[in-house]
Amino acid sequence: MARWQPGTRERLQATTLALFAEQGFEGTTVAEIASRAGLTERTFFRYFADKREVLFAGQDEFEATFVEHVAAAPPGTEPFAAVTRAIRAVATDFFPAGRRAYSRQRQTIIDANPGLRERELLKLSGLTGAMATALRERGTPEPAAVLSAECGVTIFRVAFSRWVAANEDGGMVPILDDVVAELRALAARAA
Amino acid sequence: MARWQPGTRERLQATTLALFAEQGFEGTTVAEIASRAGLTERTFFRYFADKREVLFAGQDEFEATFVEHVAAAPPGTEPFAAVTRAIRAVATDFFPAGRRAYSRQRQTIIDANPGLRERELLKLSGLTGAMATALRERGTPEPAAVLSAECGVTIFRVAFSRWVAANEDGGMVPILDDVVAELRALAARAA
DNA sequence: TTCTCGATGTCATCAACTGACATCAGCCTA
DNA sequence: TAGGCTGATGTCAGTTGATGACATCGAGAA
Repeated sequence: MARWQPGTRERLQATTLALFAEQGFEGTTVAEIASRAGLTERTFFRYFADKREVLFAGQDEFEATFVEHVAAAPPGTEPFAAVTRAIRAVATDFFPAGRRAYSRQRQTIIDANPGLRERELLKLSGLTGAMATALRERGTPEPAAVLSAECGVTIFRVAFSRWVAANEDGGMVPILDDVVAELRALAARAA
Repeated sequence: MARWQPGTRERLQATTLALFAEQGFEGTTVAEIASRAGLTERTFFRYFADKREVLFAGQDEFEATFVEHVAAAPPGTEPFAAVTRAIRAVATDFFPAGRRAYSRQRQTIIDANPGLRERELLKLSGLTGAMATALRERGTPEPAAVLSAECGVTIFRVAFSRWVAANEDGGMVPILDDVVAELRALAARAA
């Protein structure tokens, strides 16, 4: 018989999400999470660098997907276009209609706590950096690389928040396309 | 004779900046700051909500200036134009050539620590929200308001970081104008 | 059988905060 | 001018997040 239950990480994640949803982020102690998962506080911190990080596990994969799509854009693709294509692809893979309920629950938790919003912003900032690097590697000069990446992440964020808040069920892609069009119109119209 | 030395807040700020510069953010304890300022840890926390916040005091004034300038744009001004004008004004008021050394020191401290970067991003996110609200109040619909505000803050951030890193001394405005032009070109060129 | 390894537990410690209450110079008022 | 009030600060005790050092002990290798 195995000495420990398998799936420690997943158990910790599930417990954390449930408790945060029940009691809020600040109302939940790490000791509580660990004990409900049948583990120790110390073990929690072996799997997650801090209490916030649990909600952002899997971010690497997410970021890597973005980067791959940017890198895979046909040579000669305009940087901004490469970025929007990557976002579209990620939106399709990671945010189909069926995932909306989960995304909404998670986002509700994050939005309720400044500390979690901070962490979310830091992650998105990391994403920006990674995409900018990917663009630079395919020859985009500065400041075009950073600007394209930043605008891309902005578009993603705005579209995501509208998708999560929307009433009708559907994928994120149509909303995304709207937001891209709107941004381009805005920049074009500016005096 | 006064019971306490005046200028407590300022003393704490100065001490904090100095210690962070000397020893880094993590290498400095609040107890250390307080004691060097001739005060108690408890008093520190009466002035600043947490250890990071010291570096971001004055953010309200900064944000208010942005908002005022957006609100003061002539009626009919395009949202993106209103935002870029506001940034230009703030750049002139808050970031003249003479302020560069200070800005650089502060930014070096922030960039060296993820926790401080988080806080910075949260503040900028607050700024975005405030500008979006100001735009909405002058009739800009969604998602144009949010997008203009987001792009505005992006432009500001990119320009700021280039200004801080630049070799020649000068104000932030010329760099800013470059970045705006580049962003518009990017959006226009996208397929 | 014995050894080693890796996941977990135990324990001690620190630093960031927070609430409750004490102190006391200077001002206000009778 | 006595006496009380106020507001900035100190004191103290406690909680929680986070980290290092070391112990434990099944499982699988040698």
